[in-house]
This record gives sequence, C-alpha cells and structure tokens, in this order.
Amino acid sequence: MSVRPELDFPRPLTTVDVVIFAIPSDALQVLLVQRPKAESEPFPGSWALPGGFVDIAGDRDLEACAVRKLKDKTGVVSPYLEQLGSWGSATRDPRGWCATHVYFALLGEHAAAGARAVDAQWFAIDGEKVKPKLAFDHAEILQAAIQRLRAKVEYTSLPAYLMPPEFTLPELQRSYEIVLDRPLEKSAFRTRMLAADLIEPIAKMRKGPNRPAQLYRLKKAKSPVFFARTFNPPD
Amino acid sequence: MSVRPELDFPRPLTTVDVVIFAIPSDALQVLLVQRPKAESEPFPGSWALPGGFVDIAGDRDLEACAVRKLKDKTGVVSPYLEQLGSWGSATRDPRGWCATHVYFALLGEHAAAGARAVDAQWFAIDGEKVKPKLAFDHAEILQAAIQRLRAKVEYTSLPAYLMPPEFTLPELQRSYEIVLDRPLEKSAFRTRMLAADLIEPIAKMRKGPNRPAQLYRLKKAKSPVFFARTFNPPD
DNA sequence: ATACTTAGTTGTACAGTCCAACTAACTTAG
DNA sequence: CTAAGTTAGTTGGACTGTACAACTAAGTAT
Repeated sequence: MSVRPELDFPRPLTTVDVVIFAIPSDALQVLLVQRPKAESEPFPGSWALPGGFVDIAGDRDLEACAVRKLKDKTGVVSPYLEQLGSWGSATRDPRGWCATHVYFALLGEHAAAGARAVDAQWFAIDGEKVKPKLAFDHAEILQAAIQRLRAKVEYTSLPAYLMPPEFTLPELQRSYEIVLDRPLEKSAFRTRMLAADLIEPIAKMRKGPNRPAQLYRLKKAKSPVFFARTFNPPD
Repeated sequence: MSVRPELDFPRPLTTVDVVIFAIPSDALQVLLVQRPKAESEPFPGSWALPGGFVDIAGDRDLEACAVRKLKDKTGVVSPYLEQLGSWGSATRDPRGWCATHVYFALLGEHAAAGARAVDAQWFAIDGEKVKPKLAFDHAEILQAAIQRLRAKVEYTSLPAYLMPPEFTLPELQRSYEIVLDRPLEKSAFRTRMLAADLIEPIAKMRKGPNRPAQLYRLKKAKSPVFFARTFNPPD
C-alpha cells in the first residue's frame, strides 16, 4: 500500500544484462550463462547473457548492479564497462512487460581466464552471432553489442582493454584485426598508436622464436582514445 | 497476487524521457516542460525533460513510449530519434528507486515551430547547460545528450535532421557550426557533403539580398551518414 | 557604375594512410 | 658456422581529403 496513491499502477520488471567480450584464444568471444532447467523458468536450459533483476535494496544504481553481475560471473572488479542501451517491451519476457539495461564489458586475456563459473561458458562470435539460440531477445542485443564494438574499434583504442597488462604492438594490432575481422596496415597502425598518448614502452622485450618485440603497457588510468579517422574501411 | 511467487519483489519505477533538440532561431535549443506545481509532486514548478512513466497497457515498447511522449509535446510523428542511455538509482527520484530510459530527438526548424504546448518551452543551450535548474538528474542527462550530439556531429550527417525540408549548403554548414560551436572550413565541408550520398539538388534556388544559393533536400529515407574522419578538431 | 555581401571554385600545402620493399633480430636446420 | 625462415620494425613514394587563402560569380543597394 503506497502513501502516494498516484504510484499505484503496475510497473515493468527491471533487469540488467551484461555482454562480456574477451579474446581468450585468438578469437572474439562472449561469455554466456545457461538458464535454470526448471520448467517454471522462461527459456529453461537456454544460453543467455549474464544478468538478472535489479535489487532495489542492494543496488545503488544501474552501473553498480552491472558491476555486481559481472563480478559474480568473472570475479573481475573493474574492467572496461560501457552502457550499451536498453530494451523494453511487453513481449520480450514471458513473465510480463520487462525492460533490461544492457552494459558491455571488455576483459583482458588474463581476466578472461578466471571467468570459469560453473554455469558460464565462452562462445566464439561468428559474424554477428553465436552458435546457440539465445533466450529472450538476447540474440538481438548481442548483435547490437557486436556492431557497437566494431564501430567504435574503427576510431578508438578500445582493443587495448582486451590485452593483458603487458603486450607488444603486433599483439595489439592482432586484437584490432580479430575484432574488425580484416587485416590492418602495419606501419599506419604503429604510427597511429605511438602518436596517441596511450601506451608506454617498458624495459622488457617479448621473446619468441624470432625477432623480439618491444613490450608496452597502457598508461595508467587511461580512458579510451578517440582517433580523428577510422582505419581504412573496406569500401 | 502473482501466479509466480518468485516475481513478488519490489520493482523500480520505470520512466522514459526525451531530449528534444532543434535550432529554432540560429541557436541550439532544447524543449523543456514545467512540472506541476502541486506540493505532492517532486520538484514542483521546476523545468524538466519531457517524459513520464511507461504505460504497461498502452506502450508496446520503450521506443513507442518515447514516440508517444514526443508527439504529445510537439505533434511531430517521425523525427530523428536515437536512444541515449538509461539512468537508474535509488536516489534520483524522491518517490523511490527509479530508472529512466532516455531518447534524444532532432527536429527540423519547421517542426520546432509547431512545438508550442502550453507547458513546454525552448531553452537555448549554453555550453553544456541550460539556464534554469532542472528537476531530478536531468541536468546530468542533458549534459550527456549534448556531449553525444556534439561527438556524433563531428563525423556524421546528423545536423541534416535539424534542417527544414529544403536547405542550402551554407545553411547546413551553419547548423554544424551552431552545434559544434566553432567555424568550419567551407570548401572541405562542401567536398565532404557532396561526396556523401546524402543530399540532392532541386531545381530551385534560395533567393536573398546577394548571390542565390542552390537548394538541396535529403535523399529519401536517408539514415545518417558516417564519415571516415572528424572535422578538423580544435587543436 | 561601384561597393558590398554571400555562393561557390581553385590551387597549394600538409597530414596521415596505403602499399610495398626494405633492414633487423632472433631461432632452427644442416 | 652458415643459410633459411619468421616476425619486428623502418622507409619512401603514391594517394586522399582537409586547411588555408585567394579567387570568381551573382545578386542587392547606393
């Protein structure tokens, strides 16, 4: 019983979902969870984006809620996290009118390794989809997330957040290429990255079966850099 | 009483707000509404973004709800409309945990003229603010909308949606300059706009006290164009 | 006619990417 | 010890589109 009678009308369900990207093994992947198999649940057994209801008592705000759900599934506390958008309609959830606030997160290779909760699993992204059929409208949300990620990678330093703490320039370029799914030009890439006030060399080299490469790390507390041009777009 | 007892927990309030931009008189302006003066209402008499609660029965989805609120205030049916993001926290609304889904709309000069609902008024944007103190966290939301608008104008054709149906290239350039609050270079601007498959000349000229200018219109059903570079950013 | 204003063009300089060939540094096979 | 193979990193010329500035074009007002 409300003290404000004007607020006594039905409210939509409110959830938060998180699209978690990483490159755990040389391919762009997304972390999905399997829904409970009880028949009383919507989409029992289906794969879905990690998420759930907002807890009015526990969650201070939407982002805190997203951070909580991310930590639950991955143990990661402060990765790159950006709001993607919200999806709400009468039909997207069989339990009733429901609106979800969606965030997307980028995890470094090292962080991705820790994300092995029992019910969570990494799925490779193929085009703008993932193999299994997803619950709710999560396929549509995932598609939007991939499009946004690809669009921003064209003109930002976002892939830096997909790297381990120390990385070489060719490794960073490889991350760009994995996300964009096309090769980039080496010398232009290096010029751009070194001109941006983004990374700094450390006194260490990556050793391998051939010429060692300079190791870099992100400059501290670096928010993403925006470049004035996109990479050469394919047509 | 729910048939699904697991859904019997308190839900946040859910609203939709719309940031409506236009250039009604050579300046970027936003449409605000005055909140009811009854003391039982939050922020009585304050100016706020147009919006309100989602109507579970009437609104098919969030965007339909935004379109409805936009139509209420302006009479406009299909302007440029894009989701900005969502804001939700325990404290942003004195009535309780509340999440709002925010859209932003761009209106042409002609459409802006029609938007004269009794309680609505245009306010000029000064920097990233507006003169009056806004209700709720709407000042923060407005700031985010302005930042997003300016950022996208650097590399998209969004200002085309702020134009009347027929316009000249110098007029379009002026809209860019008003939003960005800095002058642009004439010849590069023309080259870019004409290279984009965005506008087409019509068999008419804009007559004035000096040399007439070619009139253009948007090519039909044109979604915004993304350019590969930003305009020359100020240092 | 002349001055004034705005529309629109032209030419040169410049920045950054594209492309391709080059040098550098390491490992491994013989 | 040398040669082949691989990846790191550099270099130089072509090309694209913007920056800047000067120019021509077309109208009005005096």
